[in-house]
Amino acid sequence: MSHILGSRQAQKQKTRQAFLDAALELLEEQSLSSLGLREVTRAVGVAPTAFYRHFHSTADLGVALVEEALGSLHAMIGTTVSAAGDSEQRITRAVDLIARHVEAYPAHVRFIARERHGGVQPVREAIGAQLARFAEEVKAELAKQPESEGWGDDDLLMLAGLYVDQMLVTGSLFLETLEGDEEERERVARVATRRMRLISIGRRHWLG
Amino acid sequence: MSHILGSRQAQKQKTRQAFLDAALELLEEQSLSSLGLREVTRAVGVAPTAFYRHFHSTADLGVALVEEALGSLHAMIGTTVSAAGDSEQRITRAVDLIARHVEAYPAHVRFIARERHGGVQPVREAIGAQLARFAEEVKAELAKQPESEGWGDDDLLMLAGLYVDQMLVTGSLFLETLEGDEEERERVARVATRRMRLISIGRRHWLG
DNA sequence: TGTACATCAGTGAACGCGCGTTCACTGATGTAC
DNA sequence: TGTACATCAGTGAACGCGCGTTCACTGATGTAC
Repeated sequence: MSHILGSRQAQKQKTRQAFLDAALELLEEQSLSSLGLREVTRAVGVAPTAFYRHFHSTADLGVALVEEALGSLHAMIGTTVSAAGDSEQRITRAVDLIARHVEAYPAHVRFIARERHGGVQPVREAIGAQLARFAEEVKAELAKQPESEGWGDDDLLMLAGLYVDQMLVTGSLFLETLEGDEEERERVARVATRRMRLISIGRRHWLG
Repeated sequence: MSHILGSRQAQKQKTRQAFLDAALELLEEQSLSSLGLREVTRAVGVAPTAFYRHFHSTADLGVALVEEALGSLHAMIGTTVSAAGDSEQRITRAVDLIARHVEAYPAHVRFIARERHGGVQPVREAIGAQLARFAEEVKAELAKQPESEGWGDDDLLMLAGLYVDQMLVTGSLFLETLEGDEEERERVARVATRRMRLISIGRRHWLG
């Protein structure tokens, strides 16, 4: 029964999640390094001191947000890379998945794009570590594909990194179109698709 | 004689530059959205109110920093793309130029990487506009090359954008190695070179 | 060249305000018997 | 089941501090004559 929380634990988790949600919303128009503890507690509707029951600092809260934000990305990456079909179909599907993900979790995507190179070291490091894990996973998926015949480990990781970066760039481009019209979003999708296509072509002729 | 400044104007420019330099240094360990006006004036050694003689706000100072930081990048891009030699030589030269640029202007590179998706809208927009200009310039250079025979405008711009993004990614990877050893820097250079090579191969076989 | 006046970069005091952190507390939930 | 005690998430007052902005100022530089 250890997985069933008492109502005290359950309430604590609820409050913690409220902190994460409020912070994510406040971070849409500022960086983590300027996010204030009182600002977050005010948004949640609790006393400033309640913050310390959950986090040591806003940097600590940021690291928790990394786990949450990249957890949702994680699921997507697997689906994207291991999709069936020929190269062109996989590209179309990947771009579409990214677009949907950005629509579903815009604040997560913005947070990662913003804090990846942001001013809070522990958060940068947490993001860097997660992205390195992603690249390893993509590499493992790529290794299973027949197109990777004869590829060295280094080159596979290089390609995986290129895909991961491309995914993030595409995500942040979609993000900028969220308040715009559908046409703009299609333009981004078209450019992203062609970038992926060019990379795919490079892959096919690598060493060849 | 209008280009020779009176000593009053010259002194004002010197102070302004001191603000930019001090801000850039303070921004190595925080984001612009948390940079304080008093923090900057303290670093420069002037009264807080002196700030207003030069900038309306820290966001305004940030926009000035974008001009400065991307001005130095601008020169580099031209050299990089229009370099002579075969594809492989140009790639090696480009990666080397990026590495040197990061060593020469680490704070500029960090600032652009950090604020490109940062929390201060006018600064994000200034960076976006400059990067779009860069992509146009790279496109113009690419268009001159024989390898671009038969390429449409859209595809050339897509490729130019891919190069510009790749340049920024490489720059921020080099940045992370600045406190590390030479070996680490060489590893980054090797991966960056292979990424560029893969893109080049994709370019060569595009539509082919 | 000398004088009288204008400009304006930088000053310094003052303001009200929100910040992060401390501390002892309260009262609902959990536990031992 | 009931009672007595322990735990601990959230409170609220208090603190010292640095913030951004205002204002009237000073005194060196620039300009008109």
